[in-house]
Amino acid sequence: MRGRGVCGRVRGWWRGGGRGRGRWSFGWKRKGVVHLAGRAPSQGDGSTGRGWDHRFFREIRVSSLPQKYVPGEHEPRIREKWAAERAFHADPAKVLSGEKRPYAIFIPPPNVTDRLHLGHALNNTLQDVQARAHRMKGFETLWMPGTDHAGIATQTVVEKRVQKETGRKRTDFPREEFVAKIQAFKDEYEAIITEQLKAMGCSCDWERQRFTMDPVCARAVREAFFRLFRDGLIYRGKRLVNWDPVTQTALADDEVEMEEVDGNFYYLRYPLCHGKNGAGLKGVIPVTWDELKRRGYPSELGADSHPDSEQAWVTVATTRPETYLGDTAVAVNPKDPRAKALRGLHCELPLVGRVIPIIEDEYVVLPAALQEDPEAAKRDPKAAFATGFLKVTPAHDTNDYNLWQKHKVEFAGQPNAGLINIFGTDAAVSDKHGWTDVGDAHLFVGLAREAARKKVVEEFKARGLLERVKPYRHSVGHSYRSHAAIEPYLSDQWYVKVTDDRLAGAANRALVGEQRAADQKASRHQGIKSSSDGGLTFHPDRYAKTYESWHDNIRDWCISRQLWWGHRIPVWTTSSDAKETRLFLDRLGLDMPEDGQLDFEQCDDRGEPAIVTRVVFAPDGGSHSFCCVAPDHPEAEQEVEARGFVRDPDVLDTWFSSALWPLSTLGWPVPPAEMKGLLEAFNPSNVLCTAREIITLWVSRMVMFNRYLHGDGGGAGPLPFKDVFIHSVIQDGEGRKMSKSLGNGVNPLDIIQSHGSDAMRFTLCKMTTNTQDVRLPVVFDKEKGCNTSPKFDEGRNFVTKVFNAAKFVMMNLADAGEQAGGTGHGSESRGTMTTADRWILSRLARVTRRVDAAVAAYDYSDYAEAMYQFLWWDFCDWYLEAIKPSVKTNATQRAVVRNVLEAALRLLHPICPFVTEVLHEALGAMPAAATPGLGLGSPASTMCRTPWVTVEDSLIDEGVEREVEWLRALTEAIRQVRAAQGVEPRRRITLHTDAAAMAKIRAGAGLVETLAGLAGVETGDAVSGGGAGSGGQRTPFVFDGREHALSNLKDALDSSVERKMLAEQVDRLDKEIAVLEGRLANPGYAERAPAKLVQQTKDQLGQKCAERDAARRRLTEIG
RNA sequence: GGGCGCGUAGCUCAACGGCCAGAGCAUUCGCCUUACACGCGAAGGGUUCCCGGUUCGAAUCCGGGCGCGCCCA
Repeated sequence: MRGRGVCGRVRGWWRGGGRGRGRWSFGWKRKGVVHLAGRAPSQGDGSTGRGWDHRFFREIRVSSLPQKYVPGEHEPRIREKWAAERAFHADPAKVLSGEKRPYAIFIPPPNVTDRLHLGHALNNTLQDVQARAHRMKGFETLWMPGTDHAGIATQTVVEKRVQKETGRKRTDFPREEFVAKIQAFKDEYEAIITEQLKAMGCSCDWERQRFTMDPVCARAVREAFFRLFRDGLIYRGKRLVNWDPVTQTALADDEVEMEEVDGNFYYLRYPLCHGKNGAGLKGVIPVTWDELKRRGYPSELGADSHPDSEQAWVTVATTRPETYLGDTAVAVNPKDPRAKALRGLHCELPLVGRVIPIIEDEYVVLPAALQEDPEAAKRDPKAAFATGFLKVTPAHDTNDYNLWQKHKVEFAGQPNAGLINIFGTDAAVSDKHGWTDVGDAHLFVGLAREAARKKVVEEFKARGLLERVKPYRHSVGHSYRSHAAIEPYLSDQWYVKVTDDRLAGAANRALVGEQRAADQKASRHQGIKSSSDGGLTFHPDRYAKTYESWHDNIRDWCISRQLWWGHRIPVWTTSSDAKETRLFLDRLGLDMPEDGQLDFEQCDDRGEPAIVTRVVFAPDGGSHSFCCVAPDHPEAEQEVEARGFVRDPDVLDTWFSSALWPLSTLGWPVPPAEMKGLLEAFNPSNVLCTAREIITLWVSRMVMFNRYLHGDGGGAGPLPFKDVFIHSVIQDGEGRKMSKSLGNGVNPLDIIQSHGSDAMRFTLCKMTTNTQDVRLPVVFDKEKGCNTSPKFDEGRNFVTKVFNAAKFVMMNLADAGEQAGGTGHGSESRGTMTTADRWILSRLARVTRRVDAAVAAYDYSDYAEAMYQFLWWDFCDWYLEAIKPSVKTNATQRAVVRNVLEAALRLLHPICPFVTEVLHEALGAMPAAATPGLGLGSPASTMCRTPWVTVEDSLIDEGVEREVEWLRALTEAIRQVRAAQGVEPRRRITLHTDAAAMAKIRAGAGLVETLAGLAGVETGDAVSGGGAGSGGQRTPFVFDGREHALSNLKDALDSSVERKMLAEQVDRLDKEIAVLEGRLANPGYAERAPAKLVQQTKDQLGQKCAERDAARRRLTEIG
């Protein structure tokens, strides 16, 4: 309690409270009494306990370090210091001149939609660890920061906000005005995010911070689009897209989430008729069951059970009856026994009155009863529900669309050649988007999907055409943004032809050879070759498989989004009818090209391509023209507009600009003055650090774009990064994702406030093993009103421990006058060092090696663990305790302890930058002579730019490690006796041992004496030696196969305790001996196991037998 | 349906073919020990999910279950 009155009452708070029990106590426990804070002993009231004044004043005198490390008191100042020194600014000139090797990381730009969560904290901590470690290792390090505009996500958030605040919708504003609102929102969140990253200690090059819609990024987007368009890798196509009817935009495949939904299979009857595509119901002749029978329809399949003269039907099964309005065929499997009888017949669509053909395709699933193995088929849910007839709605189902493409001829004559779109953009039934033959179905027009479904079912039921309804649970795509069910929707969209070998193929070839799958037949795309020409490496390597199979099965990437927030597509469009098109071709003296399109390129004054125009000819003789204008050509834009072209209103998928991140942030393609040299120096970067769901969304696309656009390009260009590190996803204690809706998220700023940034970072690193998920038990802190986790206590305790240890070291240095400046003490060779000194240097060398390996392998957990074990166990528990008696008088030792501390702090800095920086300031004022073999370089004014630790092999001393291991074991054995006998902690006792052990203990230079609380060590007859002579009654114990004894433990000894201890020891050893004997008795073991191992087992057996026998002997002696 | 991960002490995780399966937290006992009670010392706590196989030897490798989670279709 020393110093409490002065240094603040925080000391002792949170003690005795119920961490995790939801109860907090504002006091501290002292001898069972809880003092309330308000009535705590204050300075000068004389009740603060013995001894406090002495130590407190000494600390104030010798050290500027505070009593206790309170992170919040240091972190802001340290951050300011880093900023003032531009400590994280990377200079490409140093790389280009060859002075330094580059190390670069591009931040996965956080979305400006929201503040950062714990997943971000993890992601960025891991990047910072690498950045800081490499900076210290002498690399010119660039960690490029920035944020992402996150098109649909941000627009949606702002739309909701505006709706809530003003009640107005986006479309109530002019586009520019609404975009300005989003821009303001972005500014707000970008600032918050930046502040959060800085609070975490992220060593980004803040002067180079980017946003994906910055002019320099926009320029890159324009350039990339232009090149890809010119090269034919961007095209416009009418396709089924994933349509989100709520946000009213197309989504990429990976923005669609599959969710299980309870639905139904509806069985609808379509009457059969003789007819003609598109002819309507006029003059149509119904097909009767009688006629069907005559055509060979199997009677057992229904033809017999209906009146001969009644109109026959087929039954289709569907989960989406409302789409029947857009049906343009019914499909049947040619193997179906009914198919032949139906060949050439048509169906009538009830109410609509459309006459549609029956087509045959093996894609159609046969009902279970008709399959070769009906029992097996029943287990296939699709077969179990199938009727054998499939309604074909090409404009509203991807599979149906594929059937339509395959059977196009058979759809001829249908309205719009069989592609009938029955929905508006809001997914309500509409006759304005490509549906013309509405007929009596107008009663559905205007109904939303769900209402239309109900109504269709009612109407079919009313007409006796609804056969049955069966409940069915199936997965349905939902928008990852609005969570509305996705509507497959036919529309004109822009695509990147990523299926091209120069993109997807190049991405796969980028993988290092050993991460390519051996079996290359998986690729659907012929162009993808098996060779490997890059050095892309995934960590852990299993993720290479995800990456590779994504490209093997990739589909063209839909990049247009019907949004206002984003990079507007740089294409201007116009349409011409058949006559104008003919005129146009005549003027050029050209015929209609066979592939249906023509490209023109116009150059600017310098001969650079400025406009690429693509004319696409339609089947009706008309044409659409698309002008893509190169960046920096406003005059060209004006020109095409003057010619009547209109700019595409859509914007690009956010990932299009993200895919350019490693290029755009470095100024590609033409860097402005302040970005000169960046691209050459830092692309390729070293590692991309991200979560696994980003592999397809982002990693893949960056690789494709970098390889296509950068360097020689064409798919053989450089990689954007060499390594991809995929880290775990943080879940809550129950294994659930952290989410807003569950309320189980943890805000990193709350943790920084309560535990400090270093503590958070340490805990996060410690958790980062190579599994794919990590669990973090989350508890709600009522007091602070936020979520937290007891896991962070571990980090906080560790940081405090490090601080205290350093403070202790510096106290000793200061006491010895080291503060006055390097005295040159300690330059002696290792021969003059104590066992403890040589031991800690050996341990330091090992931990340095281990840390270096862990950093290189992205093994953050082992890095943190290594530092924890070294600093807490080796350095604090053993080394500092051991040197307490000698350090004040031993200058060599003071140099060792100082340099070991300095080295350990440097090794720890990448994980815990703040506390190490604070200690660096203090320790820097207390230099010491170098320790041979330990390379510390010359410290900089900041720890973050101070050189990394190097160690020579000569520091590793296995002999001294074995020696200390023995001394530790002896110490622990003595402590066990002390604890079992209940010896007063401060009571000094006497050890009786033999000469051999005595020599070892002597060599330990007081280590055992200090740590086991010994007053002295005596040789002679250990056990039976004089009862009352030296130190009173003796308590023997068995250690290292020999008997030792302790005396002066207590005034009155309890021999039953000794008996119990010995009996337990004999029991334990008996078991262990049995195991070892069993192992040796196994003939196979002696024969096949390595000889070294067998010998080791024999040695162990011998030692354990000796120990057991000694224990037994003693047991019989004491009776 | 395909792919991937996980299952070890009450909780969170190590150990990846060879010491008595370890650590942190939690628990119990003793301690305000001249850096640290966010601490120190000691202790208890395990059918390594189940079944089989390979091996001198399996938490670890293989096969089959059971359970949980993620990604892709």
